[in-house]
Amino acid sequence: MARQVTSICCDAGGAFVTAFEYDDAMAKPKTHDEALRLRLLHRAAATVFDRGTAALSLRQLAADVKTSTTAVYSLFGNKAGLLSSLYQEAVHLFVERLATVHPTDDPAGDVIRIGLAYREYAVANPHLYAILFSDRSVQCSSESDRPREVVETYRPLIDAVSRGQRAGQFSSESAPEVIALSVWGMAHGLVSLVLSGNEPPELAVADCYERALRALVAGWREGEERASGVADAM
Amino acid sequence: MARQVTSICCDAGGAFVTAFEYDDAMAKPKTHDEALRLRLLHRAAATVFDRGTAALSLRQLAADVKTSTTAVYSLFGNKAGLLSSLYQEAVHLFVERLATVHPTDDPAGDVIRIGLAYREYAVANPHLYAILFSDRSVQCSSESDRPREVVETYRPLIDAVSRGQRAGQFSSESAPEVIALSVWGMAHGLVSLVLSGNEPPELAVADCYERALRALVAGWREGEERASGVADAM
DNA sequence: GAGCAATCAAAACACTGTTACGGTGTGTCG
DNA sequence: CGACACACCGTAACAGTGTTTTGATTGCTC
Repeated sequence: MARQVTSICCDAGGAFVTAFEYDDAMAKPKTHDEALRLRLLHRAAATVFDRGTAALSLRQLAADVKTSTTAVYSLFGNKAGLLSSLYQEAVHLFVERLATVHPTDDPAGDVIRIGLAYREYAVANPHLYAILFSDRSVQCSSESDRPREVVETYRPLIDAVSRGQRAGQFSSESAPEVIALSVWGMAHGLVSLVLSGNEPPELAVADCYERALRALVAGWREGEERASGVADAM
Repeated sequence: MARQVTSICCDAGGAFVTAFEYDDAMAKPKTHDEALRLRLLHRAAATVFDRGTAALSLRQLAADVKTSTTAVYSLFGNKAGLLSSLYQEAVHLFVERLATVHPTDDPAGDVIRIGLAYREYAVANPHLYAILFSDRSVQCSSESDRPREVVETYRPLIDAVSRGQRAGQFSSESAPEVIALSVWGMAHGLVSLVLSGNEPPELAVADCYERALRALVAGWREGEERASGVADAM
């Protein structure tokens, strides 16, 4: 449960804590420093991680970390800023997880494995996943930064598809981005259905997930996409 | 914009308004009646429809309809109950929309058309769609009712797949529910990516959507799903 | 007409995010 | 060396929220 969360604390490393203690002719030494920032982030992640963003109260958060709400405002601007920072961390962990799928000489298999890793991360970290993809309250990172982050997360998938095309495993009639997007969409869709409680009853999505991915990959094989034209049956 | 919303007001029909005005030896005549219930639902739908559930304030809602917040509590229990009723309506509209895709003698084509209708509803009614599938704040309908509603929404898809299997357009090795789920997942995933602002830059999902669906359908053709085994390329 | 009880608007409560205020403590300057 | 200045930051105030309680109103029943 708290496994992933602790990694948030470790990621940025608490090294240069006393970096800009004073910038001009100043007064009190800062206690709203990088170390406190990480403690807040850590604690907020834990709460969001198992009760969602709505359950995160700045007052409670500040009390837990034994500071005041002012700290959140001086370090993150406001609640949205705090969640935005969490968003960044969630992206970071997500990218890291997907990067553990190393390319092999079977690109189509890599695509499947990336899809499985996608699901594994989401199921293991449902609230961080929610921050990434569903929570409307996270405005995050000035709108224009987001696409770049998004493309970063699914770059490995595009690469795998490209290699698959060169290896003849995928049709070259469509751009690799298009094929990758379809895989991304299916993974995201099936995962989202489960996490939002909308998975159909009496049907374990987990069992169908890989088969669905394989069917999609099969459908993008050379020459297949033309054959699926409308007038086909009887 | 307000087109779909007004239909919410008309759906239940304000017929038996004076049904149970008095049940025992009572006092004041009720003003928190079915008509008021519909007015509240209508107004709430309008707000949620274009500003989301978070922007819905019960005080403001009551003021708009010229009643008090007590009305919401006596008619819906609480805010969650109100949103739950909205959820029911959103499901209803969604099912209605998907039902407009009539079966033809090309079941595979029907599957594609259902997928397109899915997307069309979501894009036209983003906030109702959000209530259905993403908004965590909607606990809705006692948990146990939901699966039945869900299955209702994607029953037409299962039927189309079943017919496709009999027509030889889909492999019969997988249950129709599995194939339908994959289509449902892809549609939901691609739509969700767009609505949550996570669509990849420089790539119009709208343009890829139908192609992705067609690839998936192609991948479920007879004998295809076995061929996508791991060791395939060089 | 008196009693009574259901009804419902308004006020109270406990919470939220956010902003304004002031005591605190440190460095600089006279 | 003391007084000033000023950034810092905990506290309290503000404007909201959903929800619960209160208490006047109202119209049937006896």
